[in-house]
Amino acid sequence: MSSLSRAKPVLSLELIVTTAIRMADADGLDRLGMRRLGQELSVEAMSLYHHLRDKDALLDAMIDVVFIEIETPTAPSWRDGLRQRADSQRAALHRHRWALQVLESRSHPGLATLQHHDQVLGYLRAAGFGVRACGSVFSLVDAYVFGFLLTELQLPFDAESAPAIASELLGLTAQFPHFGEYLKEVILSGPYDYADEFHIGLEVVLDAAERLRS
Amino acid sequence: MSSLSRAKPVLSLELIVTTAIRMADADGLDRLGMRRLGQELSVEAMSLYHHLRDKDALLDAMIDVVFIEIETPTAPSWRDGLRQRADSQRAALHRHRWALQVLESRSHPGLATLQHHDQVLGYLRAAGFGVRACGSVFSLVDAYVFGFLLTELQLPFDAESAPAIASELLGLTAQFPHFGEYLKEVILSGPYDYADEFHIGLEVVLDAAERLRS
DNA sequence: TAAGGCACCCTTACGGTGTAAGGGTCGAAT
DNA sequence: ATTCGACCCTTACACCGTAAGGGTGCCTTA
Repeated sequence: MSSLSRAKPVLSLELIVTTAIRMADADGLDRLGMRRLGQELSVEAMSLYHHLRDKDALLDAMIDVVFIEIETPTAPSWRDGLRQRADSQRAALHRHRWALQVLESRSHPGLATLQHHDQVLGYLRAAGFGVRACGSVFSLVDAYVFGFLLTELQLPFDAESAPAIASELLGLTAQFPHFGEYLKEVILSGPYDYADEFHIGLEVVLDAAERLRS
Repeated sequence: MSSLSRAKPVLSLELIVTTAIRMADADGLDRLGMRRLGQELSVEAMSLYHHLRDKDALLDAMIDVVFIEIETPTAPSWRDGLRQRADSQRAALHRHRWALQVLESRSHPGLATLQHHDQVLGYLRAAGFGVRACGSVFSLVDAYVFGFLLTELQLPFDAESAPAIASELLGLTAQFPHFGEYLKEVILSGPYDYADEFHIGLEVVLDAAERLRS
């Protein structure tokens, strides 16, 4: 039909991936389709497949970018370093709410992911953790952070709307007494932010992690 | 076309949900479609919608059943109780590999879920935890368990095949030295089972929980 | 300068998905 | 006897990921 002449390629892997991330951030993961992504890039869907084998490959590339955004620990004290990384990790997963969902169905780590893990391992080794203990600490802290976000991200309320929603649930107090007690005494009495729990848990975990250095 | 006479309803919510769970266990979550589910029940897909508002409602019902399977803690020592629950939780999520994936996109807890949480809260209260501490401990342990399984379930290897796969990765040793060190000294030297990390981390978490009782 | 190959984007089509809309048939209640 | 509601069915729509194959224009090589 129409013949177009192109001096430079319109697409690139990087452009595709960053656009996909922006779309997923804005509209959620299930609104991210190949056609829509193509449309955003003024290109037909199938053209993307010249740069990607699969949609899975796209998702893999997307989480790899997320790992780039997670700060590597640098503080002299390993406690500070791990806390720094955990906060950064949490921030990244807040920016990209789809990431956790993608993470758990993907098992092909990208280069940035491997590099990140390698650097954290090196940091822990330098901080005096044994080889085995490194793995345990890593597994422990990562599990806590990911697990916490699993709950946090799916929570229907933020700090402001929490009391309002909790009030609604009060009707269940008869059926679930301890749940009701918690609602009344913690969430409804004074300011409540579930985010605080993150730091509470993280600190005690780090306290306990000290034991793994032997 | 053909007129069938039915004395009793063929379908029920419970039958649909248990069948869906069986299918998801066997074939994975993405092979669970309404048509296929209907076929398994000798019924057209749309008939299911007489018992379910949505596919989301189905997923909600499915995880609620999973929560029924998670044992409520009973041991006299709260440490034992929490460990017992964590193990049971892990077992359930192993039986139903799709559950974690569903969990993180759903925010409408079912009755069994609420009941389970209420009972655990009551258990912790009885064990001497303050109201606030209950929430922190709950958040902490749940986060750890879920987070650990997030990683564990996506791991491409089990205990036997781990060394074989790790050997392949050894090519990366030059690029990722600490990763390579870990592979060599931990995974390839002697028996390795990532499941062990679960218990190592869990004990640390329970240590941390102890600190929350003040 | 001519020819070949390759990078790049396009078109079409297939088999899947969830579900909105409406239809028919039956047993039970009025 | 009639109405009603529970229950399952049929059809159709707008999506989805992607296999297969096509065409155009630049770059390389002889």
